[in-house]
Amino acid sequence: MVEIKLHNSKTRKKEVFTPINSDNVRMYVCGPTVYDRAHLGNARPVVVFDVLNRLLRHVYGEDHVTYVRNFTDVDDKINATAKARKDAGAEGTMEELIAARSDETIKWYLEDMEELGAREPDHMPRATQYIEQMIAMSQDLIDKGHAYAAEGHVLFAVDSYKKYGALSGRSVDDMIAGARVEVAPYKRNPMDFVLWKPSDENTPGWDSPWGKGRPGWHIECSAMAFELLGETFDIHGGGNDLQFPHHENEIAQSCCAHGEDTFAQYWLHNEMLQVEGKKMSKSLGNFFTVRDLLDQGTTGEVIRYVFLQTHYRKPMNWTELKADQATKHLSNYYRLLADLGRTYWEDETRSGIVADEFVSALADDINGSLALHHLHDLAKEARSKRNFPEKVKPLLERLHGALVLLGFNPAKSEALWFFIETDEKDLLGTNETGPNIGVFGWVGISEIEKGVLFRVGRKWWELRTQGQYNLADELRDEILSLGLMLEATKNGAQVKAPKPVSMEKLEPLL
RNA sequence: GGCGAGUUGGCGGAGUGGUGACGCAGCGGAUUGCAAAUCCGUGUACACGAGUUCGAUUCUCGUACUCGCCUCCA
Repeated sequence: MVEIKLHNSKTRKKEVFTPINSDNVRMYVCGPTVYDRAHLGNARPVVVFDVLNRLLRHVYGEDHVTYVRNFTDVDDKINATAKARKDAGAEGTMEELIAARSDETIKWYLEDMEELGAREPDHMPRATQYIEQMIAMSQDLIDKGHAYAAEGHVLFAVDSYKKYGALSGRSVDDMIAGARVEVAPYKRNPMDFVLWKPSDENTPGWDSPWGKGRPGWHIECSAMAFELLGETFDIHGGGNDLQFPHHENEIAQSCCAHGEDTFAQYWLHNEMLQVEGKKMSKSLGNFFTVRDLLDQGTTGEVIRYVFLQTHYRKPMNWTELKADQATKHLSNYYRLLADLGRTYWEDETRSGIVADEFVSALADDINGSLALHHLHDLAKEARSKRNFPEKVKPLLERLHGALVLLGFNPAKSEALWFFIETDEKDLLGTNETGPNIGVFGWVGISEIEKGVLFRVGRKWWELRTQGQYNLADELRDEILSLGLMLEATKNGAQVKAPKPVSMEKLEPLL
């Protein structure tokens, strides 16, 4: 059994990970509040914990891991959008409009995260589906003397939990001293937080022992983790901005309801994503969405690769340069993998060979950067032995396996398939045997665009073989200026288009 | 103000108690009609100060700077 080490925020140390039950390793990750498109910062924990999920499944077995990630669909920003739509004349009740907004946003989120190669968790509970459990848990906390009802609210009494603040290393007194928030008069202690709050006609509400209302933010994760993973489970993850107060409050609620030392045993927190050295956040307004990047032609795999380069506990700066380098690396790997041939890739049962060095890298507190460097070394070795097919094949299978472990999917990459396809036959559909023109296109390239790229490559090759070097060089310069890459090999030419290219500009060159 | 994290070459970014991966860029070479790709070779770095040690970039303390949390946020 591979020994996995994880940095546990609870102890602030890297610890050997020992699951409570290795037949069912349980992980809960705080998911998004579904009020709009996910910004790039939202994607970082998704990728980080996706890699961990893959590692755990590799080590403990595909069916021996339970991964839960929630959707927070009780939120004032969702309500606001629903209200705005209603005011603008949208059909339906407020409840329906709220649900429609959440449904729409969840759909976007899942589509965008799939582009990043993130597997869907086993359970993706929505807060609105667990209101009953949240009410029950709040009542239980009142019964046990850890919470109290006041003016239609239910509040958690932080004084009732001695360890409050342990996760984030804060003392209640210090926080009160430095608090910048106005304290509601019904709170016994200024740090007491809301489990339940009253709703008016403009906000969604559910009947409860304390009147019509809705849950506070923190209680949902405690209730859903309990329902789906039990009192005690292995890993709880999320962004480090959630450490306080969200995770602190989750611990207080769950441990007071279910007992000391219950709830998560290992807490993992990813650092924030930065843009120009500043945290990407809503209040700074310096964010862009995953969809924005995808629409600009940066593939999800490139985003994943860039994320993997920086250790999850360090701030990561997103830059164009990194995206360009990642594009280049991935394209090189896929081009190498094409050498495994069509027969290999057509067999869907193949997933490559997972070499130990990659597992070790990830097992050392998810060191994605190190894994990527191993990837590079492996590719280098494979390239150097390219003229010895029997030696190269196992190396490429390891490259394949490593990419899969890291969450890339070369078998489904259109870029790879396109390369194999055009490398072996004339894309124009004629039977003539011609030069070997390889084309390496971006994901989602159309048949027509493939044909244009192919003809561009063939024309360049023909000019070269005819000795018309001036014309060939002229054509090459124009092609390069459009962002394409060209390579001459012994038997033909290769055209690489990592990003979408305007066909209107390419066609006149033919 | 309280708490926490970080500071490695031109840029990015690992790692280590015994002088420091790797990638990109640069430079030199092989190759090429010229390129590209590939291969080979190559220079510069561990914020600053003190301490522990035979020896620290790696451990401890201090200083500076950066960033985060304390407010919706991943």
